[in-house]
Amino acid sequence: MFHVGGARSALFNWVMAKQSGGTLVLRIEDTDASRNSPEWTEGIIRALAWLGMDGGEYEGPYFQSANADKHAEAARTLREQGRAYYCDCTRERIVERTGDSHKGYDGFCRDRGLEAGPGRALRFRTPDEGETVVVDLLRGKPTFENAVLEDFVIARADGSVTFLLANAVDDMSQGITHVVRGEEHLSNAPKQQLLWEALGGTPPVWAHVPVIVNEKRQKLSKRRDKVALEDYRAEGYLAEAMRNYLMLLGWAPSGDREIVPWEVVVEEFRIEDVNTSPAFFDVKKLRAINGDYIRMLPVEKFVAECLPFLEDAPFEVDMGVFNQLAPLAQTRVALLSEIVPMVDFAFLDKPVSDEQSWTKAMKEPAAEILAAAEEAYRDAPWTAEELKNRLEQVGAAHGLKLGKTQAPVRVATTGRTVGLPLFESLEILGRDRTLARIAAARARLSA
RNA sequence: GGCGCAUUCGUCCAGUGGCAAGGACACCACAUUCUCGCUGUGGAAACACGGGUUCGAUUCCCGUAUGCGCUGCCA
Repeated sequence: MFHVGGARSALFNWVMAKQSGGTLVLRIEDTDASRNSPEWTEGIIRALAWLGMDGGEYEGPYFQSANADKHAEAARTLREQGRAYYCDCTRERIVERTGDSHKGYDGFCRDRGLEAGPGRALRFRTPDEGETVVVDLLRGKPTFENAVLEDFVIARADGSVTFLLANAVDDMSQGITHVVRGEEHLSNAPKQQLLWEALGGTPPVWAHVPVIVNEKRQKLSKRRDKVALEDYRAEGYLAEAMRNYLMLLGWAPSGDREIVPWEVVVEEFRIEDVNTSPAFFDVKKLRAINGDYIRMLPVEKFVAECLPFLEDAPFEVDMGVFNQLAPLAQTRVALLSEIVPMVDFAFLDKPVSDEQSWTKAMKEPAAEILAAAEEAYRDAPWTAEELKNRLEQVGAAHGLKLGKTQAPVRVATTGRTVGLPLFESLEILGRDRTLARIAAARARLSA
């Protein structure tokens, strides 16, 4: 599962690295063993590749867990320097003392001089005075009073190190100069900076990009919102469209344009121009952009993109036929997955039966129209133009315009009231199947 | 509660100390059309509020309100 928010951050990082000639580092922050798995990592790598970031675009992946020794050593050093201390307070005890489950740690064990032991976590002792200034490319200099920064845990009772310390250690050893991440991390920045300084380093430059929110303006979350990049991919969003849309959340290229080639993004993007307020992930707009990208595709490419969806379809596809249908379908799908119901009539033995369409189209003169159409088509030259002409004449005999006349024929042959241009479809369907379907519809009508 | 961040059409983004506040999505019309779609044209739609600063504020400053994020031995 790769979160769209993570994807956007990754894109921002990627573009910045490209522009500056720097190196993008992919680090899997797996310090909490229980929450990670190889599949998880694979999913991320696959999703990045889909967006255009293959292994050559970044260094890594590095697994934070592989650095556990170094992390433990840093924890030990901080302890020895008196910058960290052991604490045996349970969550419950802390809440009991502070009377508030959201007040943070109260410093109870600061001077108890506890040694390492079971149930004892290591806490970093934040300074009592002064302030920590975070230099952020988007937000100026958010400043935090050190006194309000709680003594946070840097190593768990089992000795494993938390991500705050692990990040500082890894950032330093990997020479990280820029950290671009979600705003939810802004309050972690001063803590990490304190760690950097305690460890003798100079903190990186930060850029905390606003969170992406749902329609209720809450941060997109895995449990309540659709956030998995692979889900969008599976629905038929194109990587280019997703990439373009993600960049548009908080930023825009110059001029009155939104849909731009990736090269333009790479050229024009400036992290400091990114908006500082949360952006709504608007699937409607994503979809519209996807439709634009689909229409921009050369038809062969469009066909190729459709392939995976056709393979999953409940029918066998004749590519010769599909190639004829593709140009008709291309302007009509906004998601690649929509291709299936659009062309199924050509591959199914019988058209799908959609009751709504049937009742809507098979009203009064339908039976006569179908009878006349069957008659007119029996010996018609099998071209779209001629099929159209003949049906027009059928309609004229009933005082109907083509718009009305075509409805029953469309539903009889394709099963639906809307779809690809009818006469081209019939031409591709062929005389035999067309006539058989009309006959079947007539039979059903008279039954 | 504390700390931090934010506030231009419903949404995403432009923008300026004096603008008819611009584009896109969505929406509504109209045109085109064999359905749908595409396309084209047009429409409705915003500077959160209150004080300042200023000749003049959407734009600068301060408050208020509202929203969001964090406040874990998660990351």
